[in-house]
Amino acid sequence: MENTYEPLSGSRSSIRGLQKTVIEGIGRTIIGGRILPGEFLPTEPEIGATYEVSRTSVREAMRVLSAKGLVEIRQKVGTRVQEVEHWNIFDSDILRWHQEEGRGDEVMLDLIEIRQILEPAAAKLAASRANMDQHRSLKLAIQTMQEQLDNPEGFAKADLDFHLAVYAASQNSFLLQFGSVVGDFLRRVFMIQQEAVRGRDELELDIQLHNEVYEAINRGDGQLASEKMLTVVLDGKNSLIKALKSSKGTTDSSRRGE
Amino acid sequence: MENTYEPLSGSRSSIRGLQKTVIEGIGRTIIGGRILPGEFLPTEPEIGATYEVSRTSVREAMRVLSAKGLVEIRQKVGTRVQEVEHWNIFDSDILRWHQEEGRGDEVMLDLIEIRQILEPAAAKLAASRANMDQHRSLKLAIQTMQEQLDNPEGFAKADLDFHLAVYAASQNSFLLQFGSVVGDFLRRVFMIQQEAVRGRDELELDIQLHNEVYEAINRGDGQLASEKMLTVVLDGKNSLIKALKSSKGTTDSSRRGE
DNA sequence: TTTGATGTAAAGGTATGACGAAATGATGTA
DNA sequence: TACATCATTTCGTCATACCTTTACATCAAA
Repeated sequence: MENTYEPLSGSRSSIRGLQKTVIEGIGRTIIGGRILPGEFLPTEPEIGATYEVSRTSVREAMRVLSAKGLVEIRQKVGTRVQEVEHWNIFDSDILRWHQEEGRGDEVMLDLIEIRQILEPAAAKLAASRANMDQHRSLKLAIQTMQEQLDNPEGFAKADLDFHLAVYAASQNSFLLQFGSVVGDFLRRVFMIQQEAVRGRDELELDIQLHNEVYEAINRGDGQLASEKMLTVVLDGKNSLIKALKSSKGTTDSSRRGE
Repeated sequence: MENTYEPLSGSRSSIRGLQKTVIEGIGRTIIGGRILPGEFLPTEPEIGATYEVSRTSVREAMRVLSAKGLVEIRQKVGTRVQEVEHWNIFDSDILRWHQEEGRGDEVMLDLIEIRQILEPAAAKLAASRANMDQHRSLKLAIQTMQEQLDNPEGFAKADLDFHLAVYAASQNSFLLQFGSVVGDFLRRVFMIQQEAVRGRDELELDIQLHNEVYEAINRGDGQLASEKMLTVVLDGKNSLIKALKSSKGTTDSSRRGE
């Protein structure tokens, strides 16, 4: 029954109403590969007829898709799907559509690869730049993880908060943005990772690893923070891979679009 | 006469016509800090009156700004500027506006910081993943740099091509996208870097450094490629900082709106 | 045959005007 | 005081008409 994703702390799509229907519909159609790059979308009136909305709404929806780099709109020519490299993957909606269209696995692996690069570096920067509030956020996140040991969602949320806090503490606008963009997606990844985790022991170990990052940052030891953070990411990577493998075949978390 | 930025290989803004006026106008107003986060924009009819366009165009423009994370549109409430962390800095337009509004320096420094992290890693990945075509692109870029020694724009373009090729060769969708998003901006950064470079000698040294990256990738030596790439980025960083310092006051390479 | 000017139709771009929907704040009532 | 109700404001949607751009065909000239 469609997608009723529970929006996390104030990051609702800001897309609403009828346009949302069109944006989500066409967006997923494109990500799902049902209209390939270079191919044309139907004309605006046709799309309007399909979704039973006015041309006005269709046009506003197209503007959004265009801003996300999914389509190119040209007068007289029509609207055509852009090449993949133009799709703005640093976009929560696009990340979500990838997942919903069963193409989440590749993206998740690419994402982990990036996190392997960025997060240790972010932790290193954080060690020398984090301010009082940010130290507090880090600590709070770890405490919350501890408290939410029995609540997967709460645990994933706290886990996410920790990583976002590290990005924020790096004081670099790109890293901050990256965290904010990837947040929603990452939270879902964390949920999946937990599927591969058996008991409390593993979770507590995870918390321990996070805590070591925190302490390194707290001590201002950038090098150590970097190393510890790498451990955290790699640890998560292993869980994720394990989870993805085991879910192949059982649930169809990797359904492909036709 | 507006901004006639020479679009590089097919990355024209895709924004045109009247809406463009509004998008650029409001976009720069926000980036420039003339309307602060939390504050409201005028109502749609008012904006329309200001720019002498219909409400239709204003609305479509607002959808775009909303997709870029600059504004939040809410029924009955109005349209208000989002907090900075929502601004999608991985967006060519936003990067450009930062520069046009004289806030390019901070962004450039943050960008260099990120490149310092990403590009060595990308080079490392490229060393083990680059395919035939990508090896060719790398080599070609370096050759072109050599040929364009006396043409700053051509040199900057070739320089950019090299770095984009490395991102592409990393075979990671996020890295690829990052390159594509940052491309325009990076090209301008390269132009500025060259202002700090005196003679051919330094340029040739720069080419030499690039070539070492290329050879390391070619040999499949990821570790070396990573180190050499770091050298390239740091070298550029120094030039940039030198250029930024010297341009303060002399030329206004950070021209403010109008 | 090739090349260049010209015309036209198709698709998006813009403009109006009207009405719907939702959120806010005032108003009224218990 | 607390809660329900309603009016107002602003964005959301619709319908319709017309403008602008441009791919493509057509035709003329070299």
